[in-house]
Parts: sequence; C-alpha cells; structure tokens
Amino acid sequence: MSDAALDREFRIPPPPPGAEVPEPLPEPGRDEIRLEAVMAALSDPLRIGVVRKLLLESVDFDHTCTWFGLERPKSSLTHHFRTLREAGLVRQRQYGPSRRNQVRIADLKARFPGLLALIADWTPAE
Amino acid sequence: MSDAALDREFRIPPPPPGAEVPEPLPEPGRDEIRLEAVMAALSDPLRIGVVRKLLLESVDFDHTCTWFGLERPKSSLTHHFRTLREAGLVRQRQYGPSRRNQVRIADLKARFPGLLALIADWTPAE
DNA sequence: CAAGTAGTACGAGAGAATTCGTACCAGTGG
DNA sequence: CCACTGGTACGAATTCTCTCGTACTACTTG
Repeated sequence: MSDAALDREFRIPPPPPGAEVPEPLPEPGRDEIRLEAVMAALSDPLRIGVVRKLLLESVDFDHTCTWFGLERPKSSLTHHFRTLREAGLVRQRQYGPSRRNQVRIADLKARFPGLLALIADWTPAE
Repeated sequence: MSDAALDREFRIPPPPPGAEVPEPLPEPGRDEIRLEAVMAALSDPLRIGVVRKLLLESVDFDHTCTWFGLERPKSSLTHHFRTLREAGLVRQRQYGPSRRNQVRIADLKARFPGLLALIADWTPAE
C-alpha cells in the first residue's frame, strides 16, 4: 500500500477541539531519527505488529498500551513501547494515568518515504 | 607485492561468460524472505553500508568481501555477510577461492517495494 | 610442491536485548 | 480514605549478537 493510500484511508483525526493535549514524552527530533535504529526497533515481531496495528486501526486519536491486547506482562510492554518511542516510530503522551501512542506518520513519511507502506503490508509469520 | 598480486588487486574480473555462473549459496526463496529478518540485518551500520555500497557501486558485477575495504577481521566479515545472505538481502556465489556478493534486487523490489530506495539513501552517522 | 589468497568453522568473551517478577506511583471513582 | 486502573523503575536471568583469535580448507600462482 502506498503512502498516499495510507493518507486517504487511515489518517489519524486531529485531537478533539478544546481537548488538552499533553506534551510528548522525550523523543528524537525528525532529523535525529536513524534508519538503523528504526530497523532495529522493527526487527521484533511484537513491535512491528504494534506499529502496523496503529497504522491500520487507529480510528481514534491514539491508544493505550493495553488496547493492543498483547498477552505480555506490563513491564515487557513498557520496554517495547519505550523502544519504539526512542527509535522515533511512535509518539507517547501522558493522559492522566495512561500513556497513549500514535505513529509519527508525518515525520516518518518525510524522512523515510515508503517505510510506512512496508510496515502496513507486513503480516506475522504463520 | 608481486606483479601478479598487483594484477589481482586492481583487476575487476569480468562477469563469467554464460554457463560458468556457480549456483548461489543456500538462501531463502523470494517468498520466504521475512521483513523482520531484513530489518534485523539492516540494523547494523556495517551491514546496511555494505548493501548500500553494493547498490550504488556495483550494478553490473558482484564483489568479494574484501572489495569493500572494511577493516575488520575476516571472521567478522564472514559473520556479517552470512547474516545478509540468510536474511535474503544478498546472494553469494563461490568463484574459485573467493565468494562474491550481489544484492537480490529483483526479489527485494518485488517483495518490499521502496526498501532499496531507503537503503540507497542511508548515510552513516557522523 | 610451496607460498599466497580468500575464505570457513569453532569457540570464547563482552555487551546488548528480551523477558518478567516485584515493588511502586499517579489518577479516578466509589 | 480505599481500591482499582494503567502504567513506571529496577534488577535478575536468559538469550542473542557482535567481535575476534585461532586453526583450517580450497584454489591459484610461481
């Protein structure tokens, strides 16, 4: 699937008007994102599956870690989502007690055109 | 260095005419290449640099491991080139005593469109 | 045959990732 | 206040990866 198709079909709506959007947690700037780090983050099936699910099913603004239905201990999920954030793939914001995730679509499209399409087309091994 | 050694050093052997091309070493078939494995292989700067150099500077022929000018022990290079081959990124053929490498351009274009462009655009960290 | 070349395989040490238990903390809703 | 939810931080065990030395093999050249 092309980046343009992703734009048309799976665009993440803006936050609701008047809602307070917390600042993102620390993350690399757009120009600091390294392809090696992105590749390393995506080399784990759980993590590339998370990014893909966010791309394809993010009908709402963003999602908590538990929304993904991953059957892992919470401390493991913390590790994987931090890995994705530090690589520059997802942005995390703290909404009260929960932490919500979204793919950095604009940054990734600008920096690595075609990458999101590869992720969206990924399927887990049988 | 002997004259013969000088000859070998600077001669790029022509592509073997016709049927003299050895069979590739064991590698995953086109449809067996996994994106996770490709990402893992490319997450090492040395390896993504090798693939990039092959893409940009050796469209016609394939090249030995030492052609890359990497200042690592031979056993380290064996490890990295095997990783690339087992991930499905490069094809290796045995020409006499030396082993030559090519990017699997057709397979990767078909399976992961856009990936090769990402690799070609990569630059090492400063 | 002997020397040189281009690799391999094995194995060990160091370091990084992964997994996960445990303890803990911040909001939210009785 | 108390329990619950949705996380974090730390640390340990395990596993994986990277690096590299050593010894070895295969082929080519003189």
